[in-house]
Amino acid sequence: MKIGEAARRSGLPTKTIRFYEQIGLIGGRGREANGYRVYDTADVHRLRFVARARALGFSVEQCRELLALYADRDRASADVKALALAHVDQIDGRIAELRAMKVTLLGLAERCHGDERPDCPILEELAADR
Amino acid sequence: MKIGEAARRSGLPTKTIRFYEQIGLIGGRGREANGYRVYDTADVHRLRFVARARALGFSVEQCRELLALYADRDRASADVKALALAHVDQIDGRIAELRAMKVTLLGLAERCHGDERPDCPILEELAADR
DNA sequence: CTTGACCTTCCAGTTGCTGGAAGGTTCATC
DNA sequence: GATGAACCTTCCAGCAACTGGAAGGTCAAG
Repeated sequence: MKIGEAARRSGLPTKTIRFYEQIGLIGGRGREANGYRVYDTADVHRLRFVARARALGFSVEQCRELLALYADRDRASADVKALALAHVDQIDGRIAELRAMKVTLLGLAERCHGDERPDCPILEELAADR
Repeated sequence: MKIGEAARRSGLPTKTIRFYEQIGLIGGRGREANGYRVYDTADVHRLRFVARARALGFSVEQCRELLALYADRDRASADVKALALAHVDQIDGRIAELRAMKVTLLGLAERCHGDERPDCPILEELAADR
């Protein structure tokens, strides 16, 4: 099949598929006589695999590792689990950061009356000398 | 003062300060005879202001708006509050996304025994046909 | 006079795509 | 055979928000 169908079946834009090939993640194994890229169902599988992993927040480099593990029929499931749990830790860290921001912002917003007057604790806090 | 001291006082790297000037966010109002950038305490204030806003997750464009509001002595505090609360909404959305990923990942990891055997529900799920 | 700490500019790279321009191919239709 | 639509190709540029490095100018101390 050509890239358009691979895109339809994997749910990824053609641009993204070409990009993944360019960075050596997926594909690039075959061309038709006219230069068109050729994909098979295994390629589509890998594309969907990456699409799902990306949706779960894995970086492209992590996807590369996951694909390698996926391709290695002798991998230890412990390796995959370790990757997944390390990623959960990253996510936890990010959530903690965001929550801290939110708490600070809500604290500031609460002290701001939010009317037509110009005095605003939010700006005052941002501009504070501390 | 020169950029190095502005950096020390604002907590921002010189590279970042030059970058903020380049995008028209802060500075660019004076040079010494030798071409060195000149900063005053008001500039340092603005730099710290932006540094704090960035730490609270505001984009550079939002910082631009906040700076404009900060500079406008007649602004309505409601405008600032609205900006802050809209940003809280963005943060909430991001947190929700991350939490959904985490839940999915933990669910998968839980079902993976994580030993030397190759069978792994995490990879199976990523590769699933659905 | 040289060393070192500053400062300058410009260019490239990061992450993960996305858009557009300019062109080739294939197929159906007129 | 011309035309048009729908594909496909490549390359180049850009988004956010910096960060690093190269190559060079400036200035005070030793």
